[in-house]
Amino acid sequence: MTGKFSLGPVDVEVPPEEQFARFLQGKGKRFTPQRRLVVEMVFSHHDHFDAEELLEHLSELIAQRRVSRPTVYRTLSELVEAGMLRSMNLGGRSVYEHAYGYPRHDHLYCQRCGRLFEFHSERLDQLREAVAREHEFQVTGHRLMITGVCRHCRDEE
Amino acid sequence: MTGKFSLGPVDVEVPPEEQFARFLQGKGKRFTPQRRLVVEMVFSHHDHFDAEELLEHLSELIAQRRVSRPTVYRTLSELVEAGMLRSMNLGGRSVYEHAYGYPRHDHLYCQRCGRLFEFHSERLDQLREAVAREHEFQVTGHRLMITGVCRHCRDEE
DNA sequence: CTACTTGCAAATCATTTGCAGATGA
DNA sequence: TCATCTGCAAATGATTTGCAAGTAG
Repeated sequence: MTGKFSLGPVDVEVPPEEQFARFLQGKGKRFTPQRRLVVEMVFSHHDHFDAEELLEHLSELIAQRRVSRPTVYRTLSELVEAGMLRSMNLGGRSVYEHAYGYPRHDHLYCQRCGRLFEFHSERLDQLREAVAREHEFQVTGHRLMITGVCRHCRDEE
Repeated sequence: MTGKFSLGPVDVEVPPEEQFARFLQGKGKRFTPQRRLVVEMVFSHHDHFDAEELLEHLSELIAQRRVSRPTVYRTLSELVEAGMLRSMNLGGRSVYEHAYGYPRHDHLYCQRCGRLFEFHSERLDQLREAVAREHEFQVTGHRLMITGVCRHCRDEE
């Protein structure tokens, strides 16, 4: 729990638990201890996380029998639905990252070590719009993944 | 089989079967009737194809017991390895497209009808290089998918 | 001959679902 | 009260693998 919260009228950041609770309420759903656990776990580290990290943490929870695997999956879907997580697909498994309180970004994927690096590009937004206009497409989002080898891995050779 | 082949010294296009046969040979593998069937099927329509199309065709082959499912999967992997197909992941299943004799492109994905549309952008190539340089990343490829609703689907409302 | 292949059936692996009992508003 | 949840075990669905029998060079 490292979130920064201010009480000013402008920069109030709603903590994830609260945000999620509201979302659930709006759907007539409950904010149960299990869902709370998953949200806390997921938003306890502020870096973006990949499948391995996530599953590691989650399996701890599962091992402790504090939440079951199906509930974890269900809650992750709800978090995506709530717009608090974004999911992508890497090698057949789902990878999640915070979509909440984080700037939009895309990824560099190192095929050697599997690490993900973030970047943001204004030009990409422009490009996206240009392409959409040309194809009369109503854009809702995009996903760009640049694959290659990171500096770290190249140094190791 | 609609490929255009010329005998001129410059513009000779090697047919897919031949291309694949060479690749296999170089690996000490055989160009079997089953592999030939899959290649012919896969390269018989020149548009790019999505999972549904592909599986439809393949299931015919499988139903006729001309090739088994495992062999289809194995051959598709080999075609990717040979650089003749490119694969991406859409909703948990693999989607293939020609990487052979086709210009590089990216996709617009209509989340309503599931159709894929191609586009190419020079600016994206430049952007890719710029990002890579900045992160000292050695690029091997990228994948951009713009999601939204196509004109066709919007018209239908 | 001998290594490479195939098809079958069974195994994986991530994810989902049916359902009976538990629980929060 | 009572609809919403949870966990379990089993189902799914795509893809992979072990293995014995078939086949190309």
